[in-house]
Amino acid sequence: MIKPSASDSKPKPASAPHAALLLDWYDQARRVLPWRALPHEQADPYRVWLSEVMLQQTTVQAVKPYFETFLRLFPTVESLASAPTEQVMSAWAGLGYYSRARNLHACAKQVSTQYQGEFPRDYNSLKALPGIGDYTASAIMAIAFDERAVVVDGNVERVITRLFRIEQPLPLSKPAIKQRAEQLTPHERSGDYAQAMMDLGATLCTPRSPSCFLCPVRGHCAGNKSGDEATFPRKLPKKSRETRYGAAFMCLRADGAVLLRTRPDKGLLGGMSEIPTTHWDAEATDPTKDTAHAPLELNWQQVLPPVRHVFTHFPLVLRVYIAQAPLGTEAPEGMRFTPRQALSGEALPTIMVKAIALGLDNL
DNA sequence: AAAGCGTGGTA
DNA sequence: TTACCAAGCTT
Repeated sequence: MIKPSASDSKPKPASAPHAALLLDWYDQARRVLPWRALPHEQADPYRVWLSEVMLQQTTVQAVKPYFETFLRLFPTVESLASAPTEQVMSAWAGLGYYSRARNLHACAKQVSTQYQGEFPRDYNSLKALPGIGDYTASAIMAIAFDERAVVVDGNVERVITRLFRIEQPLPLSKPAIKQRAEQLTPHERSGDYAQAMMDLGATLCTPRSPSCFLCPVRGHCAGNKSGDEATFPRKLPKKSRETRYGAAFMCLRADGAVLLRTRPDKGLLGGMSEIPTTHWDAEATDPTKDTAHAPLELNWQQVLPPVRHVFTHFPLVLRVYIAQAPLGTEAPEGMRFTPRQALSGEALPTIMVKAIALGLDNL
């Protein structure tokens, strides 16, 4: 991070004591991450943006290999902008929340054309870009540009609700958390502070059994004082969702090609590839009527047991059917036969990888 | 503004 | 096995 020298910086309000403690801790405990600049290195806005989008609701462990792949395939925002959509979706396949990939691509195009390939150093301009919300805009301001920004993510919410024992449940407590975060955020070392809060949440102030004995701000923590820190943040109970059911059809042509199609851009698994499926309904549909919805009239055989998969908002039980099609079979309107060798280049979400693997195993 | 939107790991 | 959790955004 580049720090302004003492001579040219105006007097700033004194930081909360907590910030200095946190920054000292960060200097010796910071994690080394592929997208993170080393001390005294300047952060790269492209890497910061790419990693922040990938990390939305996603674990560091899951992101690491995808981040490396993207950086190799698309070393610059310009190269990402000029890549075909299918390549971007395919590279993102398996990471989840696929609207992020569409927005990522759209954002790269916009940065290339509207900002000559340089991310704007301005919160409002950043937040106006697709896929960049309050958190991500603030994180880019702080981490990439070392500008003061109040960065509140899930880690910060956990740390702050524990520090102040905020009894109000999330998401109702978001405004109160933001207000506390605003008060705590220092005017210096913005990027380090933001990452320090996230490292604290990720390594010590963890959801279950936090390691308070190692915490640099233990002495300022109301939660630790009363010993119930692990019960924060309070959360509104989640509503459980009904299981949905559907059928999917895995058609293997004699030359080894698999019948695929692309889902609509919007909605669940938007823009991703799939083997043809029925709608996924909450009512337990009649399995004997499944093959009436098959894309081709073939000798369909059900593979047991069905594929089970859990989405964010509902569990799915997918009955998979397999059939072989003779050489020369043409794909129905809107579908295509993809050679088995080319499957890895398809944008297949995990549920479809499961279904196709099951089908191939049983053919 | 409440709901939609993936996946893999862990207790 | 079930339930919860992980650096949120969009409509």
